[in-house]
Amino acid sequence: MKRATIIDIAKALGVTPSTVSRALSGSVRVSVATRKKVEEKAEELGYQPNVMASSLRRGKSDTIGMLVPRVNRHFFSHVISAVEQILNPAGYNLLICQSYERLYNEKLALQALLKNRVAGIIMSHSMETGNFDHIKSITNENIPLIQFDRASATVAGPRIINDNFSGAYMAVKHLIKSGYKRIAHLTGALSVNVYSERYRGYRYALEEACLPLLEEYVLEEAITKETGFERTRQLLETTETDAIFCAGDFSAIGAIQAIQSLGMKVPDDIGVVGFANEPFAELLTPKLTTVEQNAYDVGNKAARALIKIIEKGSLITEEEIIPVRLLVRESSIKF
Amino acid sequence: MKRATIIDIAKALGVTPSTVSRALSGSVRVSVATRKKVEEKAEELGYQPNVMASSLRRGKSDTIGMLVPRVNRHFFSHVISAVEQILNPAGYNLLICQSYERLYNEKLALQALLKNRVAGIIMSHSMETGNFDHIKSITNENIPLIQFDRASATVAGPRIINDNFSGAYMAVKHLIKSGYKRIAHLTGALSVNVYSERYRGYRYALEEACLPLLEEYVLEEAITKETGFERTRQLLETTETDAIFCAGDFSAIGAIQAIQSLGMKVPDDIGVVGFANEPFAELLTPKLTTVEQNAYDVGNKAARALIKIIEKGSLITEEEIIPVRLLVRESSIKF
DNA sequence: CACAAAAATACAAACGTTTGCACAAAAAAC
DNA sequence: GTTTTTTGTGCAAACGTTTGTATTTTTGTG
Repeated sequence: MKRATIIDIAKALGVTPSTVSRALSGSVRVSVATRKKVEEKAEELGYQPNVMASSLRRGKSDTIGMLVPRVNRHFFSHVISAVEQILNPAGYNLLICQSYERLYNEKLALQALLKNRVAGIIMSHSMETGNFDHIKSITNENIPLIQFDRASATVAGPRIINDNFSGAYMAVKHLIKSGYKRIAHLTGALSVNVYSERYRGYRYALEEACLPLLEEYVLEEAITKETGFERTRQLLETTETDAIFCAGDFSAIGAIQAIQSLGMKVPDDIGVVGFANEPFAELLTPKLTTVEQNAYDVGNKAARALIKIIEKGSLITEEEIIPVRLLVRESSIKF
Repeated sequence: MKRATIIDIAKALGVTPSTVSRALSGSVRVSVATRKKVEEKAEELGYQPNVMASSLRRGKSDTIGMLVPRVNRHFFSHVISAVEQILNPAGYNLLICQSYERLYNEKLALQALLKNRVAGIIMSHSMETGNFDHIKSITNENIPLIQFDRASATVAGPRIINDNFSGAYMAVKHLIKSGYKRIAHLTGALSVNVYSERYRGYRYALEEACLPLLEEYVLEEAITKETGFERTRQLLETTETDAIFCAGDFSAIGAIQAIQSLGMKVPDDIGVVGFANEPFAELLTPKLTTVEQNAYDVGNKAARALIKIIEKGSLITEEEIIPVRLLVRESSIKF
């Protein structure tokens, strides 16, 4: 009970496989009558084209590789969803891999995508990825590559990136406007473009307001709830911080809990702003002021850029900055 | 500048492609010397096997299809992650599709997976899916199929399901123990196994405690924050409800907000329990009592079951129930 | 050293498509 | 009624592997 092939259809109809192939692919070089017959027979036999044979013959596949640090992160899963929403109607399928934030896995995943002869790759780097030599295997093979969110200018091809700088700048400026003056910054590894850009926005806002940039106010390795909590306690015990700009909402939760654990109040004693607008942000008490990233737009743009490259050859834009939005809520407004 | 094939390696070494193939696949029928030479040459040429050619020849692929309603849902994205974590080291890749809760898309996605000759499918049905005839195209082709979470006993093959009944039973029993007596239930379409089972658990707990099952206390189509809000207001205005068991955490948020909007307090006036333990549940005020599902376990078991079927032929277990845990927090404890 | 057995390699077909080219039949032009 | 053009099919090769069988080479035995 094997699966039907075009050969089966051909035999049943007394024509050749080539005719069947042409009929099914909508070629003009086949009569209306045979086309109809072929289509009916295909339906009758439950024919499903074998994409492997097709891809092998055509020398390309309709599969797109997607590589993200983790699929179960709010931002990434939404980007994936958006990408899928564009790619699927266009006839592409999505092969998804995770790096789990490890460079080793990232390399492995790229190998796997290469082996699968994907028509293109949409990826966001792991936190560990500082060197981008392993990407060369992709560009060498002439596989279109789109980077998003965590991206390096070292790598050729389009980059779809959130406006981290402006987001951070707006966030800190807002804190300053609210009357906070000694603003700390919890962030991740500054080797990652995302965090370095947010840091840059933070510095810029401080400079603009003629506030001093104090080294002890900037704490790396603080992106989880736990590390956010620890760093914040440490911060409050050794400095006179009156506000914290967190490079992520998770560390913001930790910060808020640390503040409250020391008997202080958000936003009255310490103001807090996060980044990413995780679903829980507006459900916290106090509601968390944060920077909203448009994951949908990022995925959308990335998918469209890729399709353009694949179908129309190379394209122009190198870097596309997706605007972000500051959502002012309760955690940053002194009463 | 084409990609290297085994033929290139063969030519460079003066052997035949078959020898190269056997050398690379670790066959015993090849000398240590040639194997080493082949491996070196492969490395030198940057050879990557063409999985399409391989799959075509072998008549099977190492790609697993995964079909979920949406990837950007906490539960599903975690299941995907768990599945990937098992499947990847085992040499499989994941082709991911979404149904967006629509039957039409579910059918389309299954077609796509069939065309890609996936080695197996792991899926969870859309909300609309009441009839499972379209699954026959899968089982007819003898493709191993694992259902998880939203699953039907009509379909042959393993089902990995959360213990929705017990979860609901524990939740409602807990509410009763806390002193609540007029317990309402917000739920989704009862045609979906997940919701019908939770409803069954709810009824069972009430019966056990000799509490009446009132029709007006059970409200369908209440799974989002918005519908949860509306249904709850309606409920509180027309009945004497003193607790609500929500079949999801999102409707629980809506319920809490509705309760508070009417000037009542959770848990003092009305107790609330959710389902799923979304990340925000413990961050709400009051912290939401809810039922924790083990997405990791579900994905893990599903992936392992699939591998077992693929590699060792059919297997025994038809339905595997993954235990859930009641997380008692603040929203359900009268002071 | 001859001969059998074992080991290593070669040969060739197959997987299911696609596609350039050839060819026949029908239609159009003269 | 012949020639040219158009239209519809067929033929066969190719895509890069894998694998059963045949063949060669090596090793071992008497």
